[in-house]
Amino acid sequence: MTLPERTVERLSEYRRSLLQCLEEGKTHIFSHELAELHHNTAVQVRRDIMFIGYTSMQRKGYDLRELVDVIGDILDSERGLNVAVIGIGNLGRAVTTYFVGKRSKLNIIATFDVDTTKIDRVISGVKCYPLSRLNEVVKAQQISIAILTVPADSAAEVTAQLVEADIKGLMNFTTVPLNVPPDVYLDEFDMITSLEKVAYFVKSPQN
Amino acid sequence: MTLPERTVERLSEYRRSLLQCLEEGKTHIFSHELAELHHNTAVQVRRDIMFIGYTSMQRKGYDLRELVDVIGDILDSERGLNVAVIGIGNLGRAVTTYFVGKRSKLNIIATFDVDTTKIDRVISGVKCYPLSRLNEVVKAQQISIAILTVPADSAAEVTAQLVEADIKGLMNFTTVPLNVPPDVYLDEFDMITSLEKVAYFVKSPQN
DNA sequence: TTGAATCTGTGATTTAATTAACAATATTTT
DNA sequence: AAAATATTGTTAATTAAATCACAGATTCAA
Repeated sequence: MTLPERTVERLSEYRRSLLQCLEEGKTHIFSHELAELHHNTAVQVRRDIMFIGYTSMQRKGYDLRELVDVIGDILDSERGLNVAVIGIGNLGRAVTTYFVGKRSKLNIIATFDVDTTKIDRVISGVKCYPLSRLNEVVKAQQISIAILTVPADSAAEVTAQLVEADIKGLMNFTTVPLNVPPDVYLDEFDMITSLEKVAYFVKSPQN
Repeated sequence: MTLPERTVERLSEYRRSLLQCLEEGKTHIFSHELAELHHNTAVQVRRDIMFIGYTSMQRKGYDLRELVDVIGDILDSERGLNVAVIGIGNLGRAVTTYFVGKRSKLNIIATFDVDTTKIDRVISGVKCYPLSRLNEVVKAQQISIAILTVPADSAAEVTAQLVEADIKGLMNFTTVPLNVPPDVYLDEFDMITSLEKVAYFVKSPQN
């Protein structure tokens, strides 16, 4: 059974709120409380939680600790996954510093760049390798996910190299639509498109 | 009539490919060609184009120039919209440099930060103001869209100030879910969630 | 301890988005 | 100029996601 994409996203978001609540000393939470923290409905929350097969103490709300663990069972992979950031410009640095230190099963363990002045520099505790060693390092360190933050004109080529190195998932921050084989999971985030969408709905409100 | 959200996104993406094709000297494009450039189907492309009411020279494909213009009529607002970036860390700088210079009806005309050492510095030609002047500057410069790249712990407060300053659209890059009144269009991009989603589908491929 | 209130879990329904199917039309081939 | 081919525009069907509606379970109040 595989979960709906949107449910996966929301579970990730829920988890962070739940951890936050735990830190604040809470032990249980109602579906409508969790719904209010994100902007959605109590039914949606319950439906999402139903998907992962967790059931609460009736009438007490969900047990925070238990729910966090169940979400972890679903989202995290046992031994964690290794991640590389490709391209250490502003964006690459932002992403890297962002992730490092977050308790997480996703370990950013390498960054890459063509700029030789960056080689061997350490960004937030992560070493920067020359792009020429991509294949070698990805394989040696068993990196399965890459975050692509290179300039648009090198995106296609780097992607080909990543596929060659047998990467399994790719988060694309460039504005170039990438082609990867069907067994590579690809998620694209395109800032220009996002902003143009915001602009459109600002211009023509829908309700 | 307001377009489906996904269609708006795709139109923005199409436009960039179309401009690219124009530069390469092409004059027409078939739906299946455009589909192949993005990863979707010819039907989807035709459906999207149908929504905006453009019809092609039958059998010749779409006229690039015309289609670009029609998409512009839909997506762009006449006089353009003014945009501010709030928070000039790595991410804020990345976003700013990213946009500046792109021919576009979206003008990043101000950035803001608390860090007083950044004040009055110019990032990619855009001036940085102290966060304390947010309300004043947003109103004076008629800024209608804000890109939020501040640290998580100040996100809620800054958002309240933006709403106060009558912002119309908000692109949230922090991992904090924001609350805005219904007339403010909100788009959230959460890196952690995106990456966790990639990890999930890497772990459990769906097909 | 009965009754009212509250919250969950889920089947049924609705809405949104995508895909299939195909008629209409222009172009090319013979 | 007839037949074959390629491409669009759109109706209908399908799939995916969100919402409604309500039974069941637990707690609280009297």
